[in-house]
Amino acid sequence: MACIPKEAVSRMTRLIGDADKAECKVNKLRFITSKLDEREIEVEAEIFKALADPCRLKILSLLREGELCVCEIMVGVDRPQSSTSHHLSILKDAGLIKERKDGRWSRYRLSEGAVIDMLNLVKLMNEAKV
Amino acid sequence: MACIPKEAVSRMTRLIGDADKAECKVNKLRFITSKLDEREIEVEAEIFKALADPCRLKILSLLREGELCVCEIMVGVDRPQSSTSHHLSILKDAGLIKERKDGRWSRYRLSEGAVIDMLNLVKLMNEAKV
DNA sequence: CTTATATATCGAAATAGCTGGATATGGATG
DNA sequence: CATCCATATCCAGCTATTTCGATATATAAG
Repeated sequence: MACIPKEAVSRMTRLIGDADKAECKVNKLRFITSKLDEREIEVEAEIFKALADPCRLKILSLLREGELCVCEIMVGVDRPQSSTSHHLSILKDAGLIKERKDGRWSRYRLSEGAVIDMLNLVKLMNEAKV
Repeated sequence: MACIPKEAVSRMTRLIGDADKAECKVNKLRFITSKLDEREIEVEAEIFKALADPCRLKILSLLREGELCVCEIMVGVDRPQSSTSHHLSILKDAGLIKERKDGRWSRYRLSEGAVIDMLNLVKLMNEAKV
């Protein structure tokens, strides 16, 4: 979609030597990213952003044990109510947890999808890192 | 580790009715999070943080095709050199990619671990969300 | 209708993260 | 040693996020 900037090609030419190959290479690199759905990447980044906070990871660990209401979660993570509620809404917006209204309580649980797989995977990655 | 705050117990008591059960519940919630290794959670959050940026997700997509040097990557994601380099160092610190010095070039590739699994998983979650 | 309680939202301060130009580093070459 | 070039680091401006007290909403109960 976007035009190939001349500067990138000339830079690549200096790098490779052959001008035709350079343009081909630049085209190939641009092609890979141009195929990516901008919106999709945005949403994926949002999911990772929701996971990228220690307090929210603790909340997810708590919810692995079962459905909990906000007042239970705030005790578990030892944060004030407003803060807890805020984190929960981020997790919910990202689709990681589900809410169920029950009288004056809001009960939260993990979404059915791959949330747990995700948490297990990152634990593996962490171990592999050390 | 941390003492159980009386306020949490009395709050829970009002919620449940039975003071003993309430204290038991609070203890259980605190126990779950107290078992969690603070350092480990920190590192896991760091891994997710590294994944939580559209530009970095694009870089990882590029690297799925094979090893690339910085100047190729900056063409692929269409960002200035300093910005590209910065993102690469975040990905490297999180253990998601590996660097190989080759003369005056730095060549980057995906780490052997579960990086690709992670990217596939989040794609699944994204689809499930819609 | 009033009160009490659980949760959400607001607001403002503090912090963290992204961006891109400028500069530094370090290998390659003459 | 001087120069060139790829990359890393620095810096300053900007935006996004976190935090938590205060307030609003909503439901249950009297």
